[in-house]
Amino acid sequence: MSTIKEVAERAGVSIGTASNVIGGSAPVSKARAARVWAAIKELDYHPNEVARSLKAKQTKMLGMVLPDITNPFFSDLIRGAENAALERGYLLLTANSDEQVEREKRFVAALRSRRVDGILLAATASKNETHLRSAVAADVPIVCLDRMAPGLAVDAVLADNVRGTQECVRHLIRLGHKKIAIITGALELRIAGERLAGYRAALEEADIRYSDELVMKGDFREEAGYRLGKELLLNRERPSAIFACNGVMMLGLLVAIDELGVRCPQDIALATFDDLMFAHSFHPHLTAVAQPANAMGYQGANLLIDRVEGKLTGEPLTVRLACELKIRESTRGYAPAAVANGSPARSSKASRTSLPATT
Amino acid sequence: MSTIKEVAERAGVSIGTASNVIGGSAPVSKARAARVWAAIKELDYHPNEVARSLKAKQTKMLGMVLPDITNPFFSDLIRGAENAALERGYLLLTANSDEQVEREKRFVAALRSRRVDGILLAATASKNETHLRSAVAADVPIVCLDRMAPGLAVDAVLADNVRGTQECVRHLIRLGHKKIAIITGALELRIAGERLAGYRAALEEADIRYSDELVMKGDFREEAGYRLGKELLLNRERPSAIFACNGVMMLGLLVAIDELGVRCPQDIALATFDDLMFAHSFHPHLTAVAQPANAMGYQGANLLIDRVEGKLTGEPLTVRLACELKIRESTRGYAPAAVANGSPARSSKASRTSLPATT
DNA sequence: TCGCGTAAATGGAACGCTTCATTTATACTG
DNA sequence: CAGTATAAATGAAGCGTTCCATTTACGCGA
Repeated sequence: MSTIKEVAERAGVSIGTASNVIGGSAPVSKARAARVWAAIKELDYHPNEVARSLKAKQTKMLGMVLPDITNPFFSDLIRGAENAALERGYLLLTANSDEQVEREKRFVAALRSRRVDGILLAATASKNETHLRSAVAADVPIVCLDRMAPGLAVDAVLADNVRGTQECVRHLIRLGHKKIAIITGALELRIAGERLAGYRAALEEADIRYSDELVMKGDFREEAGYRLGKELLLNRERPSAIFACNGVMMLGLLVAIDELGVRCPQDIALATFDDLMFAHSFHPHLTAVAQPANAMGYQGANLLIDRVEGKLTGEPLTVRLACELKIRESTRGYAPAAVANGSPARSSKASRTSLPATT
Repeated sequence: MSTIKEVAERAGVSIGTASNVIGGSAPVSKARAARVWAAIKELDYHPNEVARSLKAKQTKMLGMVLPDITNPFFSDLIRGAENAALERGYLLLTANSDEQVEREKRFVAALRSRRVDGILLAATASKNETHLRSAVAADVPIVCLDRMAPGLAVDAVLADNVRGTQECVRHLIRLGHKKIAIITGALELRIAGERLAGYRAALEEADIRYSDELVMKGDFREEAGYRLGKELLLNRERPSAIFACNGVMMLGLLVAIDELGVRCPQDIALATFDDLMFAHSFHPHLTAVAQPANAMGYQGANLLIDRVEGKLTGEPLTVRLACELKIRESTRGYAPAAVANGSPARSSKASRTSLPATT
């Protein structure tokens, strides 16, 4: 890798001059500038950004740590953030915490050592967020995405979880469901609490009694969806609808449903948070609360960069992005009547047309 | 952010000594070392990796550029690579090329400027890979993942595409299918060619005539699966089975099938490259050629780091990883007889039990 | 032809760290 | 106690940039 010194020598100018033509930081005569550019081409010179960063005290890199890139929601988040970063000349250093605080801690430290200009964070649940406090104390700009780190005074771009869930459950209620189960996320996570709150709110406004038995405490992981789903389905008091608090748990739930031979939507209605891409190409098409993942990443990164560049100052901001309810097959064709009087008949063939066409 | 100088001052030692206790590069008396550690804790000191990198001429960062992180195959790749990187003390700088050479070029340049120690690359199709050649010429270690960049003398970790496809098509043939269509990837990509070759090989060994009409040239994107799938299904000479050359196109194909009311596996058999996570939790469960994505990333990163650290020298290596054929519902229940005599009956209800139980 | 003002080019300090040649402190031996 | 071997601590150079205070070159009017 050639250095600016070599470029300067080859062009027959001083290092300072070379730097000036590259950075456009001071006027250079046409002739010399041309010689410098030629040298750059000939040597295939790539400015050493490491040295630049040292001098400039900024790396033009953003750190991003989130639970699991393998979850399509988060990969969309990344894409959004990457686009914003790219537009503004930053690169993304990503890392997966796997919901382990220790890993998160490790990555945050590594990112700080690398002197990233700021950090995008979908925090993991923990009682010990000292690593985050210390980062904030050290003035490392942080923007929380999707999940707020509790008690941290930082910017955040979040989905309107309460509203999103509430609307979806309200939709189920409107269809006649009264026994609606929910598989929650890890309740240490505020986001999980919010979704549960949306569920409660919907029940409340419809005067439906909230029952602990219908609330299965999950953890946002596929296995939980499978296990808790099975539990719900095997219960003699089977609910007529199940709401999963994220897409990955719904995946597990679908496996459970399949194994038990339960049919959707005839035997049970399903709805879920997250509109993963397969929601539209598989059976049953899932009614889903679509989060604007890409937009969240995009806005989050822009917000962060605004902070980094001092274009935004003052109190931390919280942006709430609305979700969109996508009504699909998995909440159709269920006969409310069958629900009302006891255990649902497996073969209930409620005519589709009798239901409001709510697409 | 505090510096080592501040740490040294607070501990009452020289900078060199502080550096020695941090790096363990030279013996330091117990008492002083303790004072240094204390100062580090008190100041919440995070060594400036930028300065370190400048001095050491290595950043402990790996670049990774691939087409689209949103494709679950690639996010698995990343996870694998990240695990290897983490184990060996590296961080991953990821970027999505979106199959655009220009973007790829831009990222590769950015990564080189950042002086990453090496690059993991799933190359995009192009006739102009000068950016890669110049990187190789500059001794930037590169390992290709999934897709080989044509004519580049670099290491690669690839799937055994020919074999994987061949086995799957062979499976279809064994079920009695004779009219098997394939939706290919962008044929400029060697990987797409390999999968097509596997298809041809399977036909050949079964003495089935290769027909251009059954080969739909796609591009690995969902839209292609949808469009070409529809074309195939609307053709009066509808094939009895379709093989999609990647999971994302299969997604599109499923939409097409759904729209046209074609049932799988009764009306048509489906099989696909890539075993995306939804293959097991949705209907129809898809017969798939599972690529060891995670292992690919893991091995690729390790290979790259071996090169970076000089633990591996000499000629470029190519590692081929075997795929695994997962036989599932989407290739069951189809009556070979119905295929043999003309257009398949939509309602053919071949009994499942009459077919070999090939799980 | 000499100064002078402006524009262009240069050189060196500094960024935070590691490394290594020196210097300083400590311990041991005769 | 002097002398020496050994261990520990220090200071300065250098990594590749940028930035800025100087220096150099140039054109023009008197």
